[in-house]
Amino acid sequence: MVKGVTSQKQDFSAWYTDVVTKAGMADYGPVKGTMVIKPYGFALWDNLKEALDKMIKDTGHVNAYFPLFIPKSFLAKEAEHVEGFAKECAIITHTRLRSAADGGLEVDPDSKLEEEVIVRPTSETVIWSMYKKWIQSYRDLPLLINQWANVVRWEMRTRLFLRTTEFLWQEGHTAHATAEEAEEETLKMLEVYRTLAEDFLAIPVLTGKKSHTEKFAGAEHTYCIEAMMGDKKALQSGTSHNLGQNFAKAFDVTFQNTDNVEEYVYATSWGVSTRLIGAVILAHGDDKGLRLPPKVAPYQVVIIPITRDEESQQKVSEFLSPIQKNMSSSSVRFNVDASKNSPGFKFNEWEMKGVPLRMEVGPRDVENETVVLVRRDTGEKMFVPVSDLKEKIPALLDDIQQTLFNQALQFRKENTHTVSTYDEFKSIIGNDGGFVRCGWDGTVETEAAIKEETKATIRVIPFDEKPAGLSCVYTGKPAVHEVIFAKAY
RNA sequence: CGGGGUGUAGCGCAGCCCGGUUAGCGCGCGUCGUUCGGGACGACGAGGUCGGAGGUUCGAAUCCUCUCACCCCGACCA
Repeated sequence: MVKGVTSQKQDFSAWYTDVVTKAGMADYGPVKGTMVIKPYGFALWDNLKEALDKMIKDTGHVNAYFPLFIPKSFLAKEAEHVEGFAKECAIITHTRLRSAADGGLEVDPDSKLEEEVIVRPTSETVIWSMYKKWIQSYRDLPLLINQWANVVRWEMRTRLFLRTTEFLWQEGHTAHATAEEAEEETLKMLEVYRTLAEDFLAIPVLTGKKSHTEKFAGAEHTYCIEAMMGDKKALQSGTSHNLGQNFAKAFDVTFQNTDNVEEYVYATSWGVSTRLIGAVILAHGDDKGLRLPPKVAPYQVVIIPITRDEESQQKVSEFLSPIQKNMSSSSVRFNVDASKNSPGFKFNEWEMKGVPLRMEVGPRDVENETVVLVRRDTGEKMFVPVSDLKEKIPALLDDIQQTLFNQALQFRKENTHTVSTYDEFKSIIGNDGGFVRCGWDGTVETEAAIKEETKATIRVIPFDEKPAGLSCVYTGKPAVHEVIFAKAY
């Protein structure tokens, strides 16, 4: 029995909130919809960020930073883009406060801005206003820039990590000489995201294209990685957009090609956010709390000394000293919990926090020159000779990483159903939930009707679709695409 | 923006219907001691403008009016 945490079965959504707060990942901020990422949650983000940043740089991109504030007029330059974001923008209208009669503060009306400023919901517009200045010739291309930043989207309903008013992310913005090159870039970065999700976060993802309805406002088309969470709902975990010449035209960004002809450049943008932390929690967590993949876990091993008195404390600590040195030198991230809490309390606490491997060390272990290792993913308990630790710990961490991935993959397989009739479709979505794979006639109308009737949306048109010979699950017409439907976060 | 709910100690709540000593309980927190291989125990202790503003009353956490905030569920979104 886990104290203070709703079971997944009882209420998955309450479970999520309980775990996020009890594990010390995040807390609510004072302004509605805002969140504080606490040190333990931020450590996970740091590890994720480090891995992704390396991949972004290895694929030829450089980091830069663009301003938080954007002239309001910029947003309107790309027609579709405005539609997408206008409804959720924070706007700066004044720049000063003054003392009010009641002793508080009020907006100083004299400080009203000539042109109002918006807080970026995404940075395409500022970045393209700058790219106009920076790009003249084909020699300036490709321009491959990424930024790590915060963005603000004033959402109605928010949830820790999954949808907050302000969130952290990385947004890449690239400019290319040809449409082919832009498309190649879009797919390349999607592949980076797939690697991040699968190899680091141990979350299997479906890759493919978004339907027109679901694509990014302002993009020609959007690719995505889509994952199944523990409640069988889908979570869009990363997107990569081919923006075509939409922003180049909106911001008049042209270059001279080798034939001395002026052309609009081709653009891409791609991003993943702190939502991925939510994905890790939702994909791997169980009733005991988090289960973190070793590659991004803040601590890979937690050591719990078990002692009776000062003498045993002394002995255990001496016993542990070379073990710790060893782990440090092999770059294992570990933490010794020497707090006054009881061992049982610590076991539960660190299970809640999802540490992949627990090491218990007590007087008996000191006698036997062994330690007790317990896996968070399977609960397996092992008595391991100290001399084996140097090899055993990295091997176990690798195995836990792999096991988490396999479990999630297995779960997705079990809950993905290929259907050919709308009755089957409704029965799956309405009862057990999960991913439904079926034919779609490609029309916005059908997509909308299904959403209206079942709440399920097209999550992705997978790259491995085989629409030939299929008929639309809703209209019975020949299918244009084979798609994945699911209820989504 | 619609529907629902909650504001009383750091957290979770009781008290409110039916106004009346010094506002209570659990957890947590502090000191000391005993404990320590699956959420230990005892003793003592600290901690409150009862979300805010008005009003009714001899007297308001409790009744009335207004207001603010947050959470959950729907429509929109990474």
